[in-house]
Amino acid sequence: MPSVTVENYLKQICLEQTRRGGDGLVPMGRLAEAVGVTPGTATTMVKSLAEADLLHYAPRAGVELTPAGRRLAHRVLRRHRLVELFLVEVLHMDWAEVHEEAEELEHTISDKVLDRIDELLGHPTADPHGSPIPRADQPLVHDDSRGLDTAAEHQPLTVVRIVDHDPEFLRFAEAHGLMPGTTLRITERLPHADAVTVEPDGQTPVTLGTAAAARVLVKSAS
Amino acid sequence: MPSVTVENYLKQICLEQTRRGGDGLVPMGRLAEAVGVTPGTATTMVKSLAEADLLHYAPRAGVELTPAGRRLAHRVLRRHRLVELFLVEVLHMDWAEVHEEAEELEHTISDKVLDRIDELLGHPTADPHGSPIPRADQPLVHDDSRGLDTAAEHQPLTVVRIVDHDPEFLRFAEAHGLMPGTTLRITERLPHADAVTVEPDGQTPVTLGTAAAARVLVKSAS
DNA sequence: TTTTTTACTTTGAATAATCAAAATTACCTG
DNA sequence: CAGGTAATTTTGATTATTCAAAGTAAAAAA
Repeated sequence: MPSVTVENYLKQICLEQTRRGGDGLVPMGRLAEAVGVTPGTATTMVKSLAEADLLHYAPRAGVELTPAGRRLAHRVLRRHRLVELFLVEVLHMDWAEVHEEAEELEHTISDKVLDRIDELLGHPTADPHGSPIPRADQPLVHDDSRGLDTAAEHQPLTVVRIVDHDPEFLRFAEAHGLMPGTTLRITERLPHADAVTVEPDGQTPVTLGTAAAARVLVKSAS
Repeated sequence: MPSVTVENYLKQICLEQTRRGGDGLVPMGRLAEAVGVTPGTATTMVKSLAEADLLHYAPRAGVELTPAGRRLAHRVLRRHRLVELFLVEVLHMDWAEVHEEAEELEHTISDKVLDRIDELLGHPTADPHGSPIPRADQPLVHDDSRGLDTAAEHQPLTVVRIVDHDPEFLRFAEAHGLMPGTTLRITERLPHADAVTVEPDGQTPVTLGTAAAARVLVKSAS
């Protein structure tokens, strides 16, 4: 079985790869930062992962997962997200802090325990922040969501996902009703101010900077 | 925070120490076997734990925990046992297999999650096998239980604990009603055959060898 | 008491993961 | 294209944990 370290490298590459639309290599700098090691360490590790055929390594260009690597990464992501949901739904923990907890547990939960959790939760398809839960055999469909920074104005939109794990941000989002499932409208876009104002159903309007807005994914409310 | 390895050494010393009645040193051989390393490795590790003041090391005699070491060991044991109970009670997992699961989770469950579990279970005092769950501040009272190998005959006895984690044995015990809470009587003791026969309430009598009998702790049913 | 056995410790070496700092390469900029 | 900057790789070392095998001490047997 892969070590915790290996699982973390693969997970971060997978996350980074989807973050940049699935195509192209993940540069070493990004990876090193995501994993929290110095660039030199990442290089060393990546070479041994390439050796094990878990990723392709193009020196000075970057890395991308092989099918085997992606399979492992998805397993980790699945554990992480199921655990998150479990902590919220069953142990009633705070939306904003379950990410950190899951960071540890994702490496030690056995398949048996995970299956129980999956069953108990009714085979959910998304975690508390709206991130999809990969299933054993991989689909992982790309949805048609976009960030609040680029979504259409004045139309009813549904929040599908928050792509940020900072507890501060999550608490802020929660306080303003910006959680998966919320319906809202963009009332104003201020390009020069680098901001958008949104009005969640039954809530006071909020204005977000583009960077924050991009982390709130929405789709048109159907 | 102590590493998983350190936690395991401390846990095993603590278990071994109570197993031998709380007094005297745990010999290195026992420890090495319990932790699953070669004797040389245990010696090295123990020296560094002594350095950190987690145990006292008497070369060629053995080790015993310092108060600091015992505190850490109890924390691990608490996590282990609460997790076991949680797996049985909430996730409805098999009595016989939760030990192995808890062996991993005991090192990664945070205090926050543990507190939720503790609350959800109503601050339990024993795990599914009857082992006491240490509380933050340490008591851990010695009960007056004894093994079936030495308990009084023909009197109503209550099973308080099974001191064995082998799934095979646990399944056997379960099949014969030998679980914490069961009332039974010793109907016959056969010293020469190295065996005892017990009759659990409403079950067929079973005969156990002394070694197995010693792992079933009972107290007189009050 | 001498010998033998058993338990334990030491030694030398390996693996996984890491870092700091030096060396290299690729990319821009003028 | 020359020069500089930023990203990346190399190198040399460190820490934690482990093992196998050789050495040593203490306990048991003779």
